Amino acid sequence: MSPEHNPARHDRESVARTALALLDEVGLADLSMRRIAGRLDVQPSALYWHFSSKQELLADLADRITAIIHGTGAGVLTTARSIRDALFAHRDGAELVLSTYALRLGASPAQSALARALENEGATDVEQRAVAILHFILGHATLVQQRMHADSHGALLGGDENDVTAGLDRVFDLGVTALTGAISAAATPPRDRA
Amino acid sequence: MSPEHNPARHDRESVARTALALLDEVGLADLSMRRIAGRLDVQPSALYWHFSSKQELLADLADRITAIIHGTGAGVLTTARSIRDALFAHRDGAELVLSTYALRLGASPAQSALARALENEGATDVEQRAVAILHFILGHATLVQQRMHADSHGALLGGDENDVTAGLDRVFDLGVTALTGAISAAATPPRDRA
DNA sequence: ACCTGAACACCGTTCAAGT
DNA sequence: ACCTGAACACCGTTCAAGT
Repeated sequence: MSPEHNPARHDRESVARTALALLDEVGLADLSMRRIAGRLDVQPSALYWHFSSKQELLADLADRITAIIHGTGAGVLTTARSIRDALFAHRDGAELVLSTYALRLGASPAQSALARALENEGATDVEQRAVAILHFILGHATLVQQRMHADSHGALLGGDENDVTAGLDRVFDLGVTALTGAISAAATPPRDRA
Repeated sequence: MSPEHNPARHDRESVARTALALLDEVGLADLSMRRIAGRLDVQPSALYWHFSSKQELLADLADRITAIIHGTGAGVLTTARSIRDALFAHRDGAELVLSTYALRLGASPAQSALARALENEGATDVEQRAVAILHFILGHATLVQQRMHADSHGALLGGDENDVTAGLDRVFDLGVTALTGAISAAATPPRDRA
């Protein structure tokens, strides 16, 4: 009988962390406020002390997912891959970030990192290309991630059987490289990587 | 008192058409089976005679939205714009198609039209570029359309005020052109269009 | 062939009240 | 500062039964 032993007492951080863990378990479609509350041993209404709406909670999760993106002096392709992999790191991460990013006007760490990388490589139209690459990454990653989930859960509806997602890595690299544009030939020399 | 005058008798077609009209009025988030049923003067359960699930109904709507895409001998940029505009033609059209298209493995009319246009222009890696351009269009259109809706409904959260969506048309053209790749110079000569 | 009526197992959100 | 309890206005889906 210590002075306080009421077990369920949370803050913004613990709610968000629990929600993110639950997202990986059940997916975005089944991530309800009531389920999150249940996992925290709390009534659903308790969540509204920490977040004013579900949308605000989801936006917070999207920020956490994209917070990993580091603007090191890496190349455009490496930066693009790290953004994609940050989205892939959580179930339905791409869809979550896509559906939340319309409100973030150019202020995302992803877009800044891409713009810096483009500048390092001597690209033209840096800002516009950064936006284009970000839109490509979000569209591509959302489709690929949805397909991955559909594949693992059984029913396919389309044609060929086995390696449907095989060429998608090449599509990603081709897309990012094309959107980067002609390199000014004075920038970082291309290193072949098998 | 004609022999039949029971007013509510529908088929797949009339249900889908009503649902598509309702989508334009209320948006994807508020497009519920119960609301569609209400518009048809029918109980919600009646919809399940025509469609086995809401997901199947939404997939049908996505097909209708993209059915407009015509594989005429137009250029890649023109084809890409017509796909984008087909998505823009209905409220939340891009989001709907994006969330439904992961299951259509390369069988979409949009992808076929892009592949034909790329071939006409003498591009390399036709299939991969068609997929990349389609992913770019879907990501871009989804983000732009969400922003358009958010702008019209008031609250912005980001920086500058007025022409935030101004450069996005240029981003689209730059993106599609870059993804098309270097033209083989023997194909259709570029016509300047003001 | 197409629909009703009733039920089941859920949702997000608000708000007074508790501690 | 953080949570409960109860309510409000909704969801998608199933299924026996009607016509």
